[in-house]
Amino acid sequence: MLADDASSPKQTKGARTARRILDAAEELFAQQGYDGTSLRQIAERVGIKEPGLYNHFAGKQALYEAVLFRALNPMAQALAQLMEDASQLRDYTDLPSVMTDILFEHPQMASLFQQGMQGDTNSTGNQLVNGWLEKLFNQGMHSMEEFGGVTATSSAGQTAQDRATLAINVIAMFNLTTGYFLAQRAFDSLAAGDLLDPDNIAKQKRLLHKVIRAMLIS
Amino acid sequence: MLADDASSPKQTKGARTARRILDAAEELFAQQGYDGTSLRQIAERVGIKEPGLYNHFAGKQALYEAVLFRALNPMAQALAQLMEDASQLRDYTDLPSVMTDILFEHPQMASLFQQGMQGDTNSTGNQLVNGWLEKLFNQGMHSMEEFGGVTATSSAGQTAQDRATLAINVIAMFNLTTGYFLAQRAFDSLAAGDLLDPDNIAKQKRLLHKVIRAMLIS
DNA sequence: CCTATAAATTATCGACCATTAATATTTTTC
DNA sequence: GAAAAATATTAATGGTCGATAATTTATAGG
Repeated sequence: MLADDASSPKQTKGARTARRILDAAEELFAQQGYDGTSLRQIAERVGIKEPGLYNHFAGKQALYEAVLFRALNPMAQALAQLMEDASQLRDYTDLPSVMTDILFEHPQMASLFQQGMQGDTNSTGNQLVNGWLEKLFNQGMHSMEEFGGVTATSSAGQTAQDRATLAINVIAMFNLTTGYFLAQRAFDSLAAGDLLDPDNIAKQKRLLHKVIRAMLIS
Repeated sequence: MLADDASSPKQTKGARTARRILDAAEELFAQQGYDGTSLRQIAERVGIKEPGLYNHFAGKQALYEAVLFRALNPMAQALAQLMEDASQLRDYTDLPSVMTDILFEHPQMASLFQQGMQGDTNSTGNQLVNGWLEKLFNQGMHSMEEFGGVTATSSAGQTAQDRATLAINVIAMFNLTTGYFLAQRAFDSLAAGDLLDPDNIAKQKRLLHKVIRAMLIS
């Protein structure tokens, strides 16, 4: 009643509770996974009864997909922005740093992305995350063909090798960037500090740059 | 009845079904998570009825912990072996490669380790994985103190910085090594190949070495 | 202000869950 | 081979799950 609930008065009441449902669901799905989270739990956190959720989302699966979609949106936008600006391969060096900034604002999203990547092939989460990785991968392939040498000299076998190497690098950077935020408890146990401390974020970014540089040299 | 069930005739019948339960549970827990896996499912895969599980494990939680313990054992042994042999910091360069070999034999274990690292602090899985990481971390701290310079010249603030940096590096290597095996579907989608192909494993190992080398230079 | 619509609640359903008790069967041991 | 112990089965219990229907309450638009 202070300034908590009546904030952002622009949207209608229904849209506001829908957003609050998404917020609660995002946090709980990230912390406990899909099966470990019940609609009762989400409703309780929002402050409504369980069937009230169905006025805003068709069901549990639809809610989960909505959460994933909203969470992945800033990532997709950041990649699209970078692809628009970047003209050469080197410009993609900043992507993990940008991703880290985004994940810093919503650390729990990292868990959702990992869940998506590990989900089965026909699940929405897997398709969303794989689609994002594919965009990045294809851009990398394109840059390599342009920059890396004359395509005519490359045999088909060489191309397959390049594809595999690039895929391994892309996956490694994805795991390195998202995995950092999944290790909060481990980091606290090891270094007795906070992973989200700006000093540590800066250290992680330096590491990401070092790894990218190591990747770019053959 | 062919040569499938009667294999490894040394152990008693009870011990053999217990092992088969562990095998089935490991695979299902890794693929679907703890909450996403039911005891019915495990029992069905083993070929017994659900209550039969209770003759071998006290309950679902106990079974999960037994799976984790058995899976983490080869990792712990590998680390202990390496700590025994290695005399200097450089010798730990091979650890990710050894871990990769172990995970190659049981790729689904990677998922269990990630689940453990992300679990809440008082869960058995989190304690097991954190304990393993702590051993590695402490060895790293010890090596740094021995090798990295005179301890008297290092201020307390410098030590805290070193701790944080080492923790970030250890976590990064863990994520890089285990995360590779969690990306099977993504890799297939990107490179249209098999992550477990020896060529790709070799590529991943080369990447791990490159990253370690990048870490060791300040 | 009044009405049409949106949103939230109560009550309830069938399905599946982990676990237990009682019983039957198999396996080990002497 | 018989007794003892281990292992498996059938049956049932209480609890939680996601989802639906019917109803009441709150909101928005004219």
